[in-house]
Amino acid sequence: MPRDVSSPAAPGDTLRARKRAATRLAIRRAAIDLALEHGYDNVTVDMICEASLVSQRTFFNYFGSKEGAFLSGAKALPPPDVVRAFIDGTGSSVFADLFTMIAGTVVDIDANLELFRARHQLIHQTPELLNQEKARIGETEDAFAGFVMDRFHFHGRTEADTPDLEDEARMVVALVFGAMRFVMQKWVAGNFTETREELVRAASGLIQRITANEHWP
Amino acid sequence: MPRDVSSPAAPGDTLRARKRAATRLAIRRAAIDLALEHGYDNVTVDMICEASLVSQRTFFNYFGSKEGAFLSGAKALPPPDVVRAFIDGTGSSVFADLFTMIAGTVVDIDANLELFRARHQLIHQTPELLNQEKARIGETEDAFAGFVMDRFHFHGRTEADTPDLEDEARMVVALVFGAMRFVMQKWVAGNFTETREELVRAASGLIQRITANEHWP
DNA sequence: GCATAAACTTGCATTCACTGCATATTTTCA
DNA sequence: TGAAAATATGCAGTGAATGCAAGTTTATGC
Repeated sequence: MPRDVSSPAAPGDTLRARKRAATRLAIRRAAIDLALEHGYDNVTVDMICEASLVSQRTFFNYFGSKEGAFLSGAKALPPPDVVRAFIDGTGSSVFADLFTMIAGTVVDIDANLELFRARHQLIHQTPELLNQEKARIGETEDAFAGFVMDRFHFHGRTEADTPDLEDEARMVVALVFGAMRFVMQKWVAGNFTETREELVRAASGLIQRITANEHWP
Repeated sequence: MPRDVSSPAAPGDTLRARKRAATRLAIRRAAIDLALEHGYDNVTVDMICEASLVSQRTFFNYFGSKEGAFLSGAKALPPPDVVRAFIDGTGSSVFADLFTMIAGTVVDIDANLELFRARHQLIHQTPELLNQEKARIGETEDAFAGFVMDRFHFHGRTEADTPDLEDEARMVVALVFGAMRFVMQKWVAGNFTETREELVRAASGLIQRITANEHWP
């Protein structure tokens, strides 16, 4: 099976790597096009293989499962130095810093806009895939919750002082991801025209409004 | 196939209904016990069927999928009148009202505590099941977001005034569910000893602390 | 009570996702 | 170029899931 099946195409890369990327892309394209045409459930792995000219075995070498060919590939975690900067960050607002970090990472997206949009459409019209996607996002949230915990610790907050510190971290992440979802939606709906700054500003306003105008129990 | 396969056992109910409930429970028990012993992936549907004395076909009549036998059964939505009360509610805090409504519903849980705990343990040690469970929770969140929207509308807030009203609703729900998760965790960890009031108070304090001490971007 | 309908269970055959293993085929690199 | 490493493929098998056409059990009207 391939050594690293998920690396994106690098221009001046070795032949092997470029072929790998091409195969990967061909399978994805075929999968998504077929599913948009016939519906996810009516597409078999064999159909995808035939359309993309690979054997079924190769398909499963690239994507461990049928769903794998349809979901976004990259792990979407920020590079380690960015994470470190966040953890050691002196910014007064965890929300602001976290939001900025995530926005910088996530909005990077696939170079291939057309494929990205096709996949987005497909996922959002296929409950099965949508659930998987949500699960993926959930895992990402867990990772970010870990970063927030690290930041708390770095700033001297411990479970000794605050027993439910981890819950606090999770809630912060949940809220920021809510805002992210909002951003992504607007971005997709608006045909990807807004700048990152505009989106961040809008989302930020939303969080502020919600939390400011509330009476707490 | 059974007419309504998911109804819980009613004491003075017809023989048929009681048998249905018994079969359902037997399958669940067998499934969870087997998985706790051998691991989810090493348990086949046939093994469950043999242990619970039903045919494979019957298994799939009851639970549409293998996973179905392991996940919590009920939809866990509050009864319509409670929902209506929430929507028309005059309470000044959506958070407080929503939290109270959810707490009242969710903490109801299965009559069978032992089975509940066994399932909980199994799910949290099986990534596959955990993802499914999260997806289920996600769907529930969607439903509640709908209720919050209805409440907004009822109180005269419209998308015309606030274009991102739905995002606001989703974030409210996300936050409250974060608190709920916290509550559930404490409840399970503490061997189900705390009263509902204690839990609600703790979660409420958590939300308050998080949002009060923040500087917003 | 009993016959008949309705609800429920089962067996069987089939499709499809997925895996392990052995065997080509291609790419790399000394 | 020729051996080694990386990929691709074929094949056989497992297990989940579904439709259909019987059986079997429970409910109901008389």
